Amino acid sequence: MSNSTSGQAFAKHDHRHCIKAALKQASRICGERNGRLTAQRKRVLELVWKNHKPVGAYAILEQLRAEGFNGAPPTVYRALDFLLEHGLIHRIESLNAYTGCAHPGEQHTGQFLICSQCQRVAELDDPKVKTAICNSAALLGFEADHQVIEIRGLCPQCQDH
Amino acid sequence: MSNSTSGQAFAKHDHRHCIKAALKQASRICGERNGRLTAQRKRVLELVWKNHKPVGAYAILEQLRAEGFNGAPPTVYRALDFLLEHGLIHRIESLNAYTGCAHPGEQHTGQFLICSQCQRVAELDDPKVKTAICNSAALLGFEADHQVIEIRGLCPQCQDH
DNA sequence: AATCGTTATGTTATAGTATAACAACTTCAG
DNA sequence: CTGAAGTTGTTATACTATAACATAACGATT
Repeated sequence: MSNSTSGQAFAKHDHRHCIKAALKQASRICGERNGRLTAQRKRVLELVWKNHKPVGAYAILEQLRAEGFNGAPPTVYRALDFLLEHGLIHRIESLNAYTGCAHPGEQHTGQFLICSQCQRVAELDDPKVKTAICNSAALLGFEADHQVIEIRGLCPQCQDH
Repeated sequence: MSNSTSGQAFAKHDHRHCIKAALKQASRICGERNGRLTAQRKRVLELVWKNHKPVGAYAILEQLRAEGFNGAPPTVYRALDFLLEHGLIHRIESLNAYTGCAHPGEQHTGQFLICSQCQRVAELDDPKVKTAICNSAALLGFEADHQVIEIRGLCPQCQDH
């Protein structure tokens, strides 16, 4: 099963639990795969999970520097690449930013609801959406591989401004 | 009705017809809305429609310069912004690139099939996909506004390499 | 035709995002 | 201990996009 963050980003929740669960999952998954979750990678993962707003690579870099780290962009991008490869985070293409994966370890395509106002992102994994797309693609003989689905709109809290 | 390019980017077709149709539609739409399809904007639209592969802003700039134009990035981005605003082109977020709109003037959300091998893009507009997403979003109380749907995979021609 | 507000374009500089290339260090199996 | 693989450091640079301000073209009104 997925952890408690699945699709619940917009609801009230104890976010410390999200972070803790994400780190635990990450540790487990890296263990299974011989991926080395080094201190830096772990720290980057924590920063990505700081809240449900996607965070840019340079924002992460700033945070690290504020903590005394004396590094350059490649360090951050390498950590992000590692986390992406192991399915621990997602890249939000339309924001050039990164967000924690709510279903690490599970096979899934990222489907994101992005609030235009508060910037928070919730992750879906609706098989109906995937099916509809694959069917539609198949009609043109197209073999779908990876889906980028990013829906902009207003989250429940931001609708009554 | 949509023009002949709808979803047919992967099939054999006379592409000169696509370009011609796109320009005609653009001219009509701009006329209706008091949008000024200036020479530069028209030229940029032509370059975007040169084939079914999305093209980056700087690639367009290079082309223009090759034609003797002596301009800078803002000129290209302004033309692209104009074309986007009037629904004549789409931006492909996952490629930082732009592609001709197959249904200009019609209300629709862009859904794109992108071939990982030949880079060509076909545009879909499957109401089932839209509906599935909106339903799924509604379950979380999310009010969907704009959809970014970009599917990577292999087009029919590239499947038998 | 002259004027004026609006829209479009030119120009320079800079912000923001990402990677290439090579050096140095760490880790760990053998 | 050693060597191979993996990780991080470092510098430079490529690619994508916009800010800010100057100039020019257009088009309705006088």
